Amino acid sequence: MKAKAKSDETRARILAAAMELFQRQGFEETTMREIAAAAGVATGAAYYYFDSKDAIVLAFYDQSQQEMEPLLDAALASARNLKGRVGALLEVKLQYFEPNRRLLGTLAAHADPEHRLSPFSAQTEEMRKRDMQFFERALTGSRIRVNSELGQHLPRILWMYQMGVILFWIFDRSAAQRRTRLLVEKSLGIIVRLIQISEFPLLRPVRRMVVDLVETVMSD
Amino acid sequence: MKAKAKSDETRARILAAAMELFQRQGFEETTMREIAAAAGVATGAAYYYFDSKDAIVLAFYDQSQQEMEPLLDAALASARNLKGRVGALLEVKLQYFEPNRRLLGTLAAHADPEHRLSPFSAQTEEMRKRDMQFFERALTGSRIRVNSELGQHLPRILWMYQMGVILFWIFDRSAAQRRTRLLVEKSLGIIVRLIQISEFPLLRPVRRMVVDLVETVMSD
DNA sequence: TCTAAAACTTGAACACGTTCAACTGAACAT
DNA sequence: ATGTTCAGTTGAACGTGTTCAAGTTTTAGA
Repeated sequence: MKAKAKSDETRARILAAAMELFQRQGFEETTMREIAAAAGVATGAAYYYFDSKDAIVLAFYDQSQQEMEPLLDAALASARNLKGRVGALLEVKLQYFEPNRRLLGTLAAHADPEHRLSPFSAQTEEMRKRDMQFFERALTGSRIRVNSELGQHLPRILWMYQMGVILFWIFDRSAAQRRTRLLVEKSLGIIVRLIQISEFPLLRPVRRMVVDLVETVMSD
Repeated sequence: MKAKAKSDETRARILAAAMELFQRQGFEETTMREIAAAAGVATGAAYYYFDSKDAIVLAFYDQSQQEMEPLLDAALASARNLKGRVGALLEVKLQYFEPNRRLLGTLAAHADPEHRLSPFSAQTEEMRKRDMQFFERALTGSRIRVNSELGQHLPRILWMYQMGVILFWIFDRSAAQRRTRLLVEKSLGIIVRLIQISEFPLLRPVRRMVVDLVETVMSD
């Protein structure tokens, strides 16, 4: 038991040292040798605990997801309508990641699902599933009812929307990322409105086309 | 004039050597030393002509855009309805980039507009503008008329849509990228339909929200 | 307590992208 | 012809992420 704890502690120390250096001087400007030295271990040790420099960022992301779960629970409890619920989820994430906003860009660079560090890869599937459940709860706990086949796809669609917002935010260079806040405010309104009117008879053809599209794209 | 021509020829030789190696053994697996050797110059020479390894890919992309222009002209001449016109533009691009599909992933890795190699950076603005004009022509040459304020934003929206399709295609691992073809077929139908019905009174509020959103996001 | 295996640690070594001071030779003015 | 300039060229050297053979420490079974 001693060893496990010590190993965990070393790993945590390396991760913490890396995050502080990344935050202070940026990802590219920080070397693995610096990280190891700051953590008080040899260069090779960092590679014993992390597959690569990028993998450290993924570990941070993973840790963040766990730490955010109670905050996301609270966010869902704070509002009843869909716009408020999804908006609260997004606000938690943006606030949590704020100190490391630039750092997430290194993850965004891996859109390739083949890449281990991609948010779309098989390795990150577990995280993805858990994350989508919050959007499922955002929907089921709201007053909106979607009876058509569109309903079952909405959690995934909202999750994808979230990924787009975060990507926009990472590269948003406006002061305090105000543009992202505007984007969220306005786009959420559109999405909720679209979901509401999606059951109108007039939009039935479009709705079916969208469902068809989503099912095609998601199929393996 | 002799000197200029010789310089151009050397640059072209390095670019060609790089592209052949990238195609045969992949981007990561090809070293700058190999490229220089294949082009019959010293390693440093490659850096005299190209700022970096990534910059070679951008040069290829730039060259591609120029070579594709007549093909895109022909594509616009091949159809009258919007779906056919935009679909033809996309088909030209996908076919042209087919041999180097994986390579484009290295460009997609730079979503950061701050990065010189990003398709959204200031350095690539000229290319972007020229490209958007094809979508403007796709619209004006079609039978669709959009009278609302939405009209002026449609070329940019279609261009962004194109970027999304190409990104999807780059990482599409289905055989012969069939899923991308399905995505295009189905999503184009949705887009055209949405544009058509966007002038309906019922959708006026949503239309205004979308325009407002686009204007907010595009503002500097 | 002893010992073999497993877990962990080390820092030199490797291959890579990139830089740079030094060199070459063609073009041109005098 | 000679000198001057400068675009073009060179390959060694630098700093980086990463690997690895060799060590050290810890665990666990006898």
